[in-house]
Amino acid sequence: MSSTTAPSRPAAPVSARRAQTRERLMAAATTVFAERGVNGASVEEICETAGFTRGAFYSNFADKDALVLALIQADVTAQYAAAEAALGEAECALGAQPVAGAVAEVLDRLDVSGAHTRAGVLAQRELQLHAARVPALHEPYTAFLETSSRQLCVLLAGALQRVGLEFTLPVDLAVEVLLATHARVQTRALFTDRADTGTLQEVVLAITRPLSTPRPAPPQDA
Amino acid sequence: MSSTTAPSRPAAPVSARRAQTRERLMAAATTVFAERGVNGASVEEICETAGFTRGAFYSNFADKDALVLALIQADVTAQYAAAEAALGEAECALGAQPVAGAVAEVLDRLDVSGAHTRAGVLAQRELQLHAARVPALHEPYTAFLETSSRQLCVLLAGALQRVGLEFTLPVDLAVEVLLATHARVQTRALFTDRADTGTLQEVVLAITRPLSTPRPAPPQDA
DNA sequence: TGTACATCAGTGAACGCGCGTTCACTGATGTAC
DNA sequence: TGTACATCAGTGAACGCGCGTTCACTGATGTAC
Repeated sequence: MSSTTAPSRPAAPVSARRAQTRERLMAAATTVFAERGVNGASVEEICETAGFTRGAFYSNFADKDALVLALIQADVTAQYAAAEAALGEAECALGAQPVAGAVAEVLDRLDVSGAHTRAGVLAQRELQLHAARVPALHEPYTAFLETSSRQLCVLLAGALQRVGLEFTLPVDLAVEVLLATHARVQTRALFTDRADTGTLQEVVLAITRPLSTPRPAPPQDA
Repeated sequence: MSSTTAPSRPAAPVSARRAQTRERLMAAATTVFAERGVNGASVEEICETAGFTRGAFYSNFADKDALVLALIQADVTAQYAAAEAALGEAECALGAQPVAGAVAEVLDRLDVSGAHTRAGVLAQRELQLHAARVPALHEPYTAFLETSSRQLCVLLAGALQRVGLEFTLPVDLAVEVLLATHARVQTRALFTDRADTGTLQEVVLAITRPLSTPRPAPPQDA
Protein backbone atom coordinates (compact mmCIF):
# COMPACT_ATOMS: atom_id res chain seq x y z
CA MET A 1 0.00 0.00 0.00
CA SER A 2 2.06 2.85 -1.27
CA SER A 3 0.90 4.42 -4.54
CA THR A 4 -1.26 7.50 -4.28
CA THR A 5 -2.66 7.87 -7.75
CA ALA A 6 -3.89 5.28 -10.24
CA PRO A 7 -3.97 6.13 -13.95
CA SER A 8 -7.14 4.80 -15.54
CA ARG A 9 -6.41 1.73 -17.66
CA PRO A 10 -7.26 1.44 -21.40
CA ALA A 11 -10.48 -0.30 -20.28
CA ALA A 12 -10.03 -4.05 -20.74
CA PRO A 13 -13.33 -5.87 -21.34
CA VAL A 14 -14.26 -7.82 -18.20
CA SER A 15 -16.08 -11.14 -18.05
CA ALA A 16 -19.17 -11.52 -15.89
CA ARG A 17 -17.37 -13.90 -13.57
CA ARG A 18 -14.55 -11.43 -13.11
CA ALA A 19 -16.95 -8.61 -12.35
CA GLN A 20 -18.66 -10.76 -9.75
CA THR A 21 -15.37 -11.58 -8.04
CA ARG A 22 -14.48 -7.93 -7.96
CA GLU A 23 -17.80 -7.10 -6.41
CA ARG A 24 -17.52 -9.79 -3.76
CA LEU A 25 -14.05 -8.54 -2.85
CA MET A 26 -15.31 -4.98 -2.60
CA ALA A 27 -18.27 -5.98 -0.45
CA ALA A 28 -15.98 -7.96 1.83
CA ALA A 29 -13.61 -5.01 2.06
CA THR A 30 -16.46 -2.76 3.15
CA THR A 31 -17.28 -5.16 5.96
CA VAL A 32 -13.70 -5.51 7.14
CA PHE A 33 -13.02 -1.77 6.85
CA ALA A 34 -15.96 -1.12 9.14
CA GLU A 35 -14.55 -3.53 11.73
CA ARG A 36 -10.88 -2.66 11.59
CA GLY A 37 -10.49 0.57 9.70
CA VAL A 38 -8.95 0.99 6.27
CA ASN A 39 -5.37 0.61 7.47
CA GLY A 40 -6.18 -2.06 10.03
CA ALA A 41 -7.80 -4.34 7.48
CA SER A 42 -5.46 -6.91 5.96
CA VAL A 43 -5.73 -8.13 2.39
CA GLU A 44 -5.75 -11.63 3.86
CA GLU A 45 -8.88 -11.00 5.94
CA ILE A 46 -10.67 -9.29 3.07
CA CYS A 47 -10.02 -12.27 0.80
CA GLU A 48 -11.00 -14.75 3.48
CA THR A 49 -14.27 -12.89 4.03
CA ALA A 50 -14.96 -12.91 0.31
CA GLY A 51 -14.04 -16.58 0.01
CA PHE A 52 -10.95 -16.13 -2.16
CA THR A 53 -7.20 -16.36 -1.81
CA ARG A 54 -4.89 -13.41 -1.99
CA GLY A 55 -3.89 -14.23 -5.55
CA ALA A 56 -7.44 -13.50 -6.67
CA PHE A 57 -7.18 -10.11 -5.05
CA TYR A 58 -4.05 -9.13 -6.97
CA SER A 59 -5.56 -10.49 -10.13
CA ASN A 60 -8.35 -7.93 -9.72
CA PHE A 61 -6.67 -4.95 -8.08
CA ALA A 62 -3.23 -3.49 -8.62
CA ASP A 63 -2.78 -3.09 -4.88
CA LYS A 64 -4.64 -2.24 -1.71
CA ASP A 65 -4.78 1.44 -2.62
CA ALA A 66 -6.54 0.62 -5.86
CA LEU A 67 -9.21 -1.23 -3.91
CA VAL A 68 -9.79 1.74 -1.63
CA LEU A 69 -10.00 4.05 -4.60
CA ALA A 70 -12.48 1.75 -6.32
CA LEU A 71 -14.60 1.63 -3.17
CA ILE A 72 -14.68 5.39 -2.83
CA GLN A 73 -15.63 5.83 -6.46
CA ALA A 74 -18.30 3.14 -6.18
CA ASP A 75 -19.64 4.81 -3.06
CA VAL A 76 -19.89 8.18 -4.72
CA THR A 77 -21.50 6.68 -7.82
CA ALA A 78 -24.00 4.77 -5.73
CA GLN A 79 -24.95 7.87 -3.81
CA TYR A 80 -25.49 9.81 -7.00
CA ALA A 81 -27.77 7.07 -8.24
CA ALA A 82 -29.58 6.98 -4.93
CA ALA A 83 -30.17 10.70 -5.05
CA GLU A 84 -31.72 10.30 -8.49
CA ALA A 85 -33.89 7.46 -7.27
CA ALA A 86 -34.93 9.34 -4.15
CA LEU A 87 -35.84 12.27 -6.36
CA GLY A 88 -38.12 10.03 -8.39
CA GLU A 89 -39.85 8.15 -5.61
CA ALA A 90 -40.06 10.98 -3.15
CA GLU A 91 -43.02 12.54 -4.89
CA CYS A 92 -45.28 9.68 -3.86
CA ALA A 93 -43.79 9.46 -0.39
CA LEU A 94 -44.46 13.12 0.26
CA GLY A 95 -48.10 12.66 -0.62
CA ALA A 96 -48.93 9.58 1.42
CA GLN A 97 -47.26 10.21 4.78
CA PRO A 98 -46.92 13.01 7.29
CA VAL A 99 -44.30 15.37 5.87
CA ALA A 100 -41.61 15.07 8.52
CA GLY A 101 -41.49 11.29 8.19
CA ALA A 102 -41.34 11.49 4.43
CA VAL A 103 -38.45 13.95 4.47
CA ALA A 104 -36.59 11.74 6.92
CA GLU A 105 -37.13 8.82 4.60
CA VAL A 106 -35.79 10.76 1.64
CA LEU A 107 -32.67 11.64 3.60
CA ASP A 108 -32.22 8.03 4.57
CA ARG A 109 -32.52 6.97 0.99
CA LEU A 110 -29.82 9.46 0.08
CA ASP A 111 -27.09 7.50 1.79
CA VAL A 112 -27.34 4.07 0.33
CA SER A 113 -24.83 1.27 0.04
CA GLY A 114 -25.87 -0.01 3.46
CA ALA A 115 -25.51 3.26 5.33
CA HIS A 116 -28.60 2.18 7.22
CA THR A 117 -26.57 -0.48 8.98
CA ARG A 118 -24.02 0.36 11.61
CA ALA A 119 -21.28 -1.28 9.56
CA GLY A 120 -22.31 0.71 6.51
CA VAL A 121 -21.99 4.01 8.34
CA LEU A 122 -18.64 3.02 9.83
CA ALA A 123 -17.29 2.00 6.43
CA GLN A 124 -18.48 5.22 4.85
CA ARG A 125 -16.83 7.32 7.55
CA GLU A 126 -13.61 5.38 7.12
CA LEU A 127 -13.63 6.00 3.39
CA GLN A 128 -14.45 9.66 3.85
CA LEU A 129 -11.59 10.14 6.27
CA HIS A 130 -9.28 8.32 3.89
CA ALA A 131 -10.41 10.56 1.06
CA ALA A 132 -9.67 13.57 3.24
CA ARG A 133 -6.09 12.37 3.61
CA VAL A 134 -5.51 11.89 -0.14
CA PRO A 135 -5.40 15.27 -1.91
CA ALA A 136 -6.22 13.74 -5.28
CA LEU A 137 -9.61 12.69 -3.91
CA HIS A 138 -10.58 16.09 -2.53
CA GLU A 139 -12.02 17.55 -5.68
CA PRO A 140 -14.27 14.62 -6.68
CA TYR A 141 -15.48 14.34 -3.10
CA THR A 142 -16.48 17.98 -2.75
CA ALA A 143 -18.06 17.90 -6.17
CA PHE A 144 -20.13 14.97 -5.03
CA LEU A 145 -21.13 16.65 -1.76
CA GLU A 146 -22.18 19.82 -3.52
CA THR A 147 -24.12 18.06 -6.24
CA SER A 148 -26.13 15.99 -3.81
CA SER A 149 -26.87 19.08 -1.71
CA ARG A 150 -28.16 20.88 -4.75
CA GLN A 151 -30.23 17.93 -5.93
CA LEU A 152 -31.78 17.75 -2.49
CA CYS A 153 -32.52 21.47 -2.60
CA VAL A 154 -34.48 21.14 -5.81
CA LEU A 155 -36.24 18.03 -4.63
CA LEU A 156 -37.31 19.26 -1.23
CA ALA A 157 -38.24 22.78 -2.25
CA GLY A 158 -40.51 21.49 -5.01
CA ALA A 159 -42.00 18.66 -3.04
CA LEU A 160 -42.73 20.73 0.05
CA GLN A 161 -44.44 23.38 -2.01
CA ARG A 162 -46.67 20.80 -3.59
CA VAL A 163 -47.80 19.80 -0.10
CA GLY A 164 -48.45 23.41 0.82
CA LEU A 165 -45.39 23.92 3.01
CA GLU A 166 -42.17 25.91 2.90
CA PHE A 167 -38.99 26.20 4.91
CA THR A 168 -38.63 28.99 7.44
CA LEU A 169 -34.99 29.26 6.25
CA PRO A 170 -33.48 29.80 2.81
CA VAL A 171 -33.72 26.43 1.08
CA ASP A 172 -30.01 25.79 0.75
CA LEU A 173 -29.49 26.56 4.41
CA ALA A 174 -32.36 24.27 5.38
CA VAL A 175 -30.85 21.45 3.35
CA GLU A 176 -27.48 22.09 4.95
CA VAL A 177 -29.09 21.85 8.39
CA LEU A 178 -30.98 18.68 7.51
CA LEU A 179 -27.95 16.89 6.09
CA ALA A 180 -25.88 17.97 9.08
CA THR A 181 -28.46 16.75 11.57
CA HIS A 182 -28.79 13.50 9.69
CA ALA A 183 -25.05 12.94 9.92
CA ARG A 184 -25.06 13.75 13.61
CA VAL A 185 -27.85 11.30 14.30
CA GLN A 186 -25.90 8.63 12.43
CA THR A 187 -22.78 9.42 14.42
CA ARG A 188 -24.56 9.08 17.73
CA ALA A 189 -26.00 5.78 16.56
CA LEU A 190 -22.45 4.47 16.27
CA PHE A 191 -22.15 4.68 20.04
CA THR A 192 -25.61 3.97 21.42
CA ASP A 193 -27.19 1.54 18.93
CA ARG A 194 -30.66 2.48 20.11
CA ALA A 195 -32.04 4.19 17.04
CA ASP A 196 -33.02 7.84 17.10
CA THR A 197 -35.87 8.31 14.63
CA GLY A 198 -37.27 11.41 16.27
CA THR A 199 -34.65 14.14 16.14
CA LEU A 200 -34.49 14.54 12.38
CA GLN A 201 -38.27 14.67 12.08
CA GLU A 202 -38.51 17.21 14.87
CA VAL A 203 -36.05 19.40 13.05
CA VAL A 204 -38.05 19.11 9.83
CA LEU A 205 -41.19 20.16 11.66
CA ALA A 206 -39.41 22.99 13.42
CA ILE A 207 -38.07 24.61 10.25
CA THR A 208 -41.22 24.16 8.18
CA ARG A 209 -44.44 26.19 8.02
CA PRO A 210 -47.56 26.46 5.83
CA LEU A 211 -47.02 28.43 2.64
CA SER A 212 -47.54 32.11 3.34
CA THR A 213 -48.01 33.10 -0.33
CA PRO A 214 -50.65 30.57 -1.47
CA ARG A 215 -49.25 30.37 -5.00
CA PRO A 216 -46.05 32.08 -6.15
CA ALA A 217 -46.23 34.19 -9.30
CA PRO A 218 -45.20 32.18 -12.41
CA PRO A 219 -41.90 33.22 -14.04
CA GLN A 220 -42.20 36.28 -16.31
CA ASP A 221 -40.55 34.84 -19.42
CA ALA A 222 -41.42 31.68 -21.45
CA MET B 1 -1.51 -3.55 19.22
CA SER B 2 -3.82 -6.21 20.57
CA SER B 3 -5.32 -5.58 24.02
CA THR B 4 -8.75 -3.98 24.15
CA THR B 5 -9.06 -2.93 27.78
CA ALA B 6 -6.49 -1.46 30.16
CA PRO B 7 -6.96 -1.84 33.93
CA SER B 8 -6.02 1.41 35.67
CA ARG B 9 -2.68 1.10 37.46
CA PRO B 10 -2.20 1.68 41.22
CA ALA B 11 -1.14 5.23 40.32
CA ALA B 12 2.64 5.46 40.38
CA PRO B 13 3.90 8.97 41.16
CA VAL B 14 5.34 10.50 37.98
CA SER B 15 8.23 12.90 37.74
CA ALA B 16 7.85 16.17 35.84
CA ARG B 17 10.31 15.01 33.20
CA ARG B 18 8.32 11.83 32.67
CA ALA B 19 5.06 13.72 32.34
CA GLN B 20 6.63 15.98 29.75
CA THR B 21 7.87 13.04 27.70
CA ARG B 22 4.42 11.51 27.81
CA GLU B 23 2.90 14.75 26.62
CA ARG B 24 5.34 15.14 23.77
CA LEU B 25 4.65 11.59 22.66
CA MET B 26 0.91 12.18 22.75
CA ALA B 27 1.19 15.43 20.83
CA ALA B 28 3.32 13.71 18.20
CA ALA B 29 0.83 10.87 17.99
CA THR B 30 -1.99 13.33 17.32
CA THR B 31 -0.03 14.78 14.43
CA VAL B 32 0.85 11.43 12.93
CA PHE B 33 -2.67 10.05 13.42
CA ALA B 34 -4.03 12.98 11.45
CA GLU B 35 -1.65 12.24 8.60
CA ARG B 36 -1.83 8.46 8.47
CA GLY B 37 -4.79 7.34 10.53
CA VAL B 38 -4.62 5.50 13.84
CA ASN B 39 -3.72 2.16 12.31
CA GLY B 40 -1.48 3.62 9.65
CA ALA B 41 0.70 5.43 12.16
CA SER B 42 3.78 3.51 13.27
CA VAL B 43 5.25 3.74 16.75
CA GLU B 44 8.53 4.51 15.02
CA GLU B 45 7.17 7.59 13.28
CA ILE B 46 5.44 8.84 16.42
CA CYS B 47 8.68 8.58 18.38
CA GLU B 48 10.71 10.19 15.64
CA THR B 49 8.26 13.10 15.51
CA ALA B 50 8.49 13.50 19.27
CA GLY B 51 12.27 13.24 19.19
CA PHE B 52 12.58 9.97 21.13
CA THR B 53 13.45 6.38 20.43
CA ARG B 54 10.96 3.55 20.64
CA GLY B 55 12.27 2.46 24.01
CA ALA B 56 11.02 5.71 25.50
CA PHE B 57 7.61 4.96 24.12
CA TYR B 58 7.36 1.58 25.80
CA SER B 59 8.70 3.07 28.97
CA ASN B 60 5.66 5.38 29.02
CA PHE B 61 2.89 3.31 27.46
CA ALA B 62 2.09 -0.37 27.80
CA ASP B 63 1.47 -0.61 24.06
CA LYS B 64 0.02 1.31 21.15
CA ASP B 65 -3.53 0.68 22.33
CA ALA B 66 -2.74 2.32 25.65
CA LEU B 67 -1.58 5.43 23.81
CA VAL B 68 -4.79 5.62 21.81
CA LEU B 69 -6.83 5.19 24.96
CA ALA B 70 -4.87 7.91 26.70
CA LEU B 71 -5.39 10.25 23.77
CA ILE B 72 -9.13 9.66 23.69
CA GLN B 73 -9.41 10.26 27.42
CA ALA B 74 -7.28 13.38 27.19
CA ASP B 75 -9.41 14.63 24.33
CA VAL B 76 -12.63 14.14 26.24
CA THR B 77 -11.18 15.76 29.35
CA ALA B 78 -9.91 18.73 27.37
CA GLN B 79 -13.28 19.23 25.74
CA TYR B 80 -15.03 19.19 29.09
CA ALA B 81 -12.64 21.82 30.34
CA ALA B 82 -13.14 23.86 27.18
CA ALA B 83 -16.90 23.76 27.63
CA GLU B 84 -16.47 25.12 31.14
CA ALA B 85 -14.18 27.84 29.91
CA ALA B 86 -16.49 28.75 27.05
CA LEU B 87 -19.32 28.97 29.54
CA GLY B 88 -17.35 31.45 31.56
CA GLU B 89 -16.06 33.67 28.80
CA ALA B 90 -19.08 33.54 26.58
CA GLU B 91 -20.97 36.04 28.69
CA CYS B 92 -18.66 38.84 27.62
CA ALA B 93 -18.48 37.67 24.02
CA LEU B 94 -22.25 37.73 23.70
CA GLY B 95 -22.36 41.31 24.85
CA ALA B 96 -19.64 42.81 22.71
CA GLN B 97 -20.21 41.28 19.23
CA PRO B 98 -23.13 40.62 16.93
CA VAL B 99 -24.87 37.53 18.28
CA ALA B 100 -24.32 35.12 15.42
CA GLY B 101 -20.58 35.66 15.47
CA ALA B 102 -20.43 35.23 19.19
CA VAL B 103 -22.34 31.94 19.09
CA ALA B 104 -20.06 30.68 16.33
CA GLU B 105 -17.09 31.60 18.47
CA VAL B 106 -18.51 29.73 21.43
CA LEU B 107 -19.01 26.65 19.29
CA ASP B 108 -15.46 26.91 18.03
CA ARG B 109 -14.17 27.17 21.55
CA LEU B 110 -16.05 24.00 22.40
CA ASP B 111 -13.78 21.79 20.36
CA VAL B 112 -10.33 22.49 21.58
CA SER B 113 -7.11 20.57 21.42
CA GLY B 114 -6.36 22.08 18.07
CA ALA B 115 -9.64 21.26 16.40
CA HIS B 116 -9.31 24.61 14.71
CA THR B 117 -6.51 23.26 12.59
CA ARG B 118 -7.12 20.79 9.83
CA ALA B 119 -4.84 18.25 11.50
CA GLY B 120 -6.72 18.66 14.75
CA VAL B 121 -10.04 17.89 13.14
CA LEU B 122 -8.62 14.91 11.30
CA ALA B 123 -7.10 13.51 14.48
CA GLN B 124 -10.32 13.98 16.39
CA ARG B 125 -12.31 12.18 13.72
CA GLU B 126 -9.81 9.34 13.72
CA LEU B 127 -10.10 8.97 17.46
CA GLN B 128 -13.87 9.14 17.35
CA LEU B 129 -14.05 6.43 14.74
CA HIS B 130 -11.66 4.33 16.76
CA ALA B 131 -13.81 4.82 19.85
CA ALA B 132 -16.82 3.70 17.83
CA ARG B 133 -15.04 0.42 17.08
CA VAL B 134 -14.15 -0.31 20.71
CA PRO B 135 -17.29 -1.16 22.70
CA ALA B 136 -15.64 -0.31 26.02
CA LEU B 137 -15.33 3.29 24.89
CA HIS B 138 -18.94 3.72 23.83
CA GLU B 139 -20.37 4.67 27.20
CA PRO B 140 -17.79 7.32 28.15
CA TYR B 141 -18.03 8.83 24.70
CA THR B 142 -21.81 9.16 24.70
CA ALA B 143 -21.71 10.50 28.23
CA PHE B 144 -19.30 13.14 27.03
CA LEU B 145 -21.41 14.04 24.00
CA GLU B 146 -24.55 14.38 26.08
CA THR B 147 -22.92 16.41 28.82
CA SER B 148 -21.46 18.93 26.42
CA SER B 149 -24.80 19.24 24.62
CA ARG B 150 -26.52 19.96 27.90
CA GLN B 151 -23.90 22.45 28.99
CA LEU B 152 -24.30 24.26 25.71
CA CYS B 153 -28.08 24.29 26.16
CA VAL B 154 -27.80 26.05 29.48
CA LEU B 155 -25.17 28.42 28.23
CA LEU B 156 -26.85 29.49 25.03
CA ALA B 157 -30.38 29.69 26.37
CA GLY B 158 -29.31 31.97 29.22
CA ALA B 159 -26.96 34.08 27.18
CA LEU B 160 -29.39 34.63 24.30
CA GLN B 161 -32.10 35.69 26.69
CA ARG B 162 -29.83 38.24 28.27
CA VAL B 163 -29.34 39.77 24.82
CA GLY B 164 -33.08 39.83 24.21
CA LEU B 165 -33.24 36.87 21.82
CA GLU B 166 -34.61 33.34 21.81
CA PHE B 167 -34.48 30.29 19.56
CA THR B 168 -37.38 29.60 17.22
CA LEU B 169 -36.89 25.93 18.11
CA PRO B 170 -36.88 24.10 21.44
CA VAL B 171 -33.45 24.84 22.94
CA ASP B 172 -32.14 21.28 22.92
CA LEU B 173 -33.12 20.88 19.28
CA ALA B 174 -31.48 24.18 18.40
CA VAL B 175 -28.26 23.07 20.10
CA GLU B 176 -28.45 19.78 18.26
CA VAL B 177 -28.78 21.64 14.97
CA LEU B 178 -25.93 24.01 15.78
CA LEU B 179 -23.52 21.26 16.79
CA ALA B 180 -24.48 19.25 13.73
CA THR B 181 -23.95 22.18 11.39
CA HIS B 182 -20.66 22.97 13.05
CA ALA B 183 -19.47 19.40 12.47
CA ARG B 184 -20.58 19.52 8.85
CA VAL B 185 -18.74 22.76 8.23
CA GLN B 186 -15.62 21.19 9.75
CA THR B 187 -16.02 18.14 7.55
CA ARG B 188 -16.28 20.18 4.39
CA ALA B 189 -13.21 22.12 5.45
CA LEU B 190 -11.27 18.84 5.33
CA PHE B 191 -11.75 18.79 1.57
CA THR B 192 -11.77 22.41 0.45
CA ASP B 193 -9.46 24.23 2.89
CA ARG B 194 -11.06 27.54 2.06
CA ALA B 195 -12.73 28.35 5.36
CA ASP B 196 -16.50 28.63 5.64
CA THR B 197 -17.23 31.18 8.35
CA GLY B 198 -20.66 32.11 7.09
CA THR B 199 -22.88 29.03 7.19
CA LEU B 200 -22.91 28.55 10.93
CA GLN B 201 -23.66 32.20 11.57
CA GLU B 202 -26.43 32.18 8.99
CA VAL B 203 -28.01 29.23 10.76
CA VAL B 204 -27.80 31.03 14.09
CA LEU B 205 -29.54 34.06 12.62
CA ALA B 206 -32.14 31.90 10.92
CA ILE B 207 -33.23 30.08 14.07
CA THR B 208 -33.16 33.09 16.35
CA ARG B 209 -35.71 35.86 16.94
CA PRO B 210 -36.34 38.76 19.36
CA LEU B 211 -37.91 37.65 22.63
CA SER B 212 -41.67 37.53 22.17
CA THR B 213 -42.48 37.58 25.90
CA PRO B 214 -40.34 40.50 27.11
CA ARG B 215 -39.71 38.84 30.46
CA PRO B 216 -40.74 35.23 31.24
CA ALA B 217 -42.78 34.65 34.41
CA PRO B 218 -40.55 33.53 37.31
CA PRO B 219 -41.03 29.90 38.43
CA GLN B 220 -44.06 29.35 40.72
CA ASP B 221 -42.24 27.56 43.57
CA ALA B 222 -39.16 28.63 45.57
C1' DT C 1 30.49 21.46 49.09
C1' DG C 2 32.22 16.83 47.67
C1' DT C 3 31.95 11.93 47.08
C1' DA C 4 29.54 7.24 46.57
C1' DC C 5 25.83 5.03 45.52
C1' DA C 6 20.81 3.98 43.99
C1' DT C 7 17.17 4.84 41.14
C1' DC C 8 15.19 6.54 37.13
C1' DA C 9 14.47 7.69 32.11
C1' DG C 10 15.62 6.96 27.77
C1' DT C 11 18.86 4.27 24.26
C1' DG C 12 19.33 1.29 20.44
C1' DA C 13 20.16 -3.32 18.84
C1' DA C 14 17.67 -7.48 18.27
C1' DC C 15 13.72 -10.62 17.41
C1' DG C 16 10.08 -12.64 15.12
C1' DC C 17 5.50 -12.19 13.38
C1' DG C 18 2.35 -10.68 9.97
C1' DC C 19 1.64 -8.17 6.20
C1' DG C 20 1.63 -6.72 1.14
C1' DT C 21 3.12 -8.46 -2.96
C1' DT C 22 4.89 -11.92 -6.53
C1' DC C 23 4.80 -15.84 -9.43
C1' DA C 24 4.86 -20.49 -11.28
C1' DC C 25 1.01 -23.34 -11.39
C1' DT C 26 -3.70 -25.63 -12.32
C1' DG C 27 -8.28 -26.17 -13.29
C1' DA C 28 -12.21 -23.89 -15.74
C1' DT C 29 -14.08 -21.59 -19.68
C1' DG C 30 -14.26 -20.50 -24.40
C1' DT C 31 -13.12 -21.33 -29.44
C1' DA C 32 -12.06 -23.75 -33.90
C1' DC C 33 -12.72 -27.48 -36.75
C1' DT D 1 -21.58 -33.47 -30.70
C1' DG D 2 -16.62 -34.41 -29.84
C1' DT D 3 -11.81 -33.35 -29.64
C1' DA D 4 -7.55 -30.17 -29.26
C1' DC D 5 -5.95 -26.25 -28.00
C1' DA D 6 -5.66 -21.27 -26.07
C1' DT D 7 -6.88 -18.12 -22.83
C1' DC D 8 -8.56 -16.84 -18.55
C1' DA D 9 -9.37 -16.73 -13.40
C1' DG D 10 -8.05 -18.04 -9.25
C1' DT D 11 -4.57 -21.02 -6.24
C1' DG D 12 -1.22 -21.23 -2.75
C1' DA D 13 3.60 -21.30 -1.58
C1' DA D 14 7.29 -18.16 -1.11
C1' DC D 15 9.75 -13.75 -0.14
C1' DG D 16 11.30 -9.99 2.32
C1' DC D 17 10.22 -5.73 4.52
C1' DG D 18 8.46 -3.19 8.32
C1' DC D 19 6.25 -3.24 12.32
C1' DG D 20 5.26 -3.87 17.43
C1' DT D 21 7.60 -5.30 21.24
C1' DT D 22 11.62 -6.68 24.36
C1' DC D 23 15.72 -6.07 26.95
C1' DA D 24 20.46 -5.42 28.39
C1' DC D 25 22.60 -1.13 28.63
C1' DT D 26 24.08 3.84 29.80
C1' DG D 27 23.91 8.36 31.15
C1' DA D 28 21.22 11.62 34.11
C1' DT D 29 19.01 12.76 38.37
C1' DG D 30 18.40 12.41 43.15
C1' DT D 31 19.92 11.09 47.98
C1' DA D 32 22.93 10.17 52.13
C1' DC D 33 26.73 11.28 54.69
